[in-house]
Amino acid sequence: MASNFAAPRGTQDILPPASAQWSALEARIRALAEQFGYAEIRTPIFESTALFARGVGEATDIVEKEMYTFVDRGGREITLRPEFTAPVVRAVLEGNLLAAGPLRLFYLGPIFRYERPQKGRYRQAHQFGVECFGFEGPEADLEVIALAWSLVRAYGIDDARIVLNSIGDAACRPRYRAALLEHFRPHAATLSEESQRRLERNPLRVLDSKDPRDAALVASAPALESTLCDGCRAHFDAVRGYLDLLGIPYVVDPSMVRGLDYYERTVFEITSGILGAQSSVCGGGRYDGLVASLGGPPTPAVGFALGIERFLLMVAACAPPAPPARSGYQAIALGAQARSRLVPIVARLRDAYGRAAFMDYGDRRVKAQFKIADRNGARYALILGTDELERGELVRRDLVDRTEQRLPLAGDVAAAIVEAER
RNA sequence: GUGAUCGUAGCUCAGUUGGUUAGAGCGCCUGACUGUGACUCAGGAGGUCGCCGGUUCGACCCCGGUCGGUCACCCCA
Repeated sequence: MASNFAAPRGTQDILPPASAQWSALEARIRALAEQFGYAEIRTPIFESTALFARGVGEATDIVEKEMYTFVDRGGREITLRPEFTAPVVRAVLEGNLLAAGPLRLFYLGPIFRYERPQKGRYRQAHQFGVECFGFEGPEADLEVIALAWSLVRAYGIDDARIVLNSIGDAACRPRYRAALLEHFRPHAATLSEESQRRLERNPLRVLDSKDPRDAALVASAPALESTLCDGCRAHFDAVRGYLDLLGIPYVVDPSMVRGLDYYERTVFEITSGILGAQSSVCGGGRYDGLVASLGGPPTPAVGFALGIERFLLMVAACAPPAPPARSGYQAIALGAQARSRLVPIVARLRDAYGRAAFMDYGDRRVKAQFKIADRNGARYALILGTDELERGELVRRDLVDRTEQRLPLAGDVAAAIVEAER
């Protein structure tokens, strides 16, 4: 019966069997991250609001209108984390982790954003992400992109693709900004309201506009590539060279600029058509200025965040989950006496032999108990009824082969059961 | 935040120009099968028709509000 309460808008319960897919993905992610030398970091779910205002950028949509912010009982301004990068950097600085040299960290957990929910977009979402600190060279860019791509490939997702761009650095981006302003300003009045607003605050974002009124002007805007400084151009070329070398496919999209203020140089996304309008499953890039802007030593860094819900959506669309292999035992007792005889055997199968073992404690008929065995995914059934009790035997049935054998109900029964597996 | 659309059993969905006991398939439970699971047949349980209010003699159906889902915009994971 439905209760009077429902999960808050934009949140969802992760119930079985979906929860099993989640933990399988999480296990795979952990193994992959460790393979690349990344160690896990866990940070608080809430932080002081100022951290995000400074770290993510005052003018971003996230900070302007999407944060879960409140004042706690001590009068502190608190925000549920809308992303991980700023908290990770804060923790890295607080723990002085950079003192030991370059640092590779990954994280996995929920984020919170107050948005209108739709497909692939939730108010509580989960992200896996990676941050690589201390390398300014293109190898680090390649490494994080390759890591994300490995996960996509591991799940055989075929319609995903990497979109790549360079948005310049602190030296050359101002030049591009100026060029854009020069291009758009004379025609500002013809732009959409949204683009007019963006023009003054962050002209790069005008390029993102999908408004038809802006299309012509956006198309004729100067290409960012033309104003990249030599350093940025060399860096971008080197990243592309590495991707080509490793055979990682990508497309360059000069209009992709990303909405977080801290990115410079390399930005990338992994997108998929099956996600609908929320086409991006993974987004990241280089943020060489962020550590210093949060009070740390100048430290180059690259990273990405990947949406678990969206990733699972892609997995579901590409490859229906294979039914798990059957394993373990279903103990089927007929009657109270058989039940009490079976309980210690089941316990021993679990404790001494590490086997999965299930048992129904109701007075159900054999047939019903077999159905339960199927539902539990058990490989074997152990049947004990009055006949067996009289003969001092236990029936062990292989539910896949449909073969049976009788084992003596004496001595270490669990040992005999396990022995019979071979 | 804007717009559109939807909300009936655990799941997928019928339903009525407003009329009294709300249906199907799947699933679940029980039985036909003397104690053996994915087949067959029969029976059964399970619904405040999202919630609140209004109109009406009468509302699952009409109207308003609200909550939630979905899709697009916006934004992003």
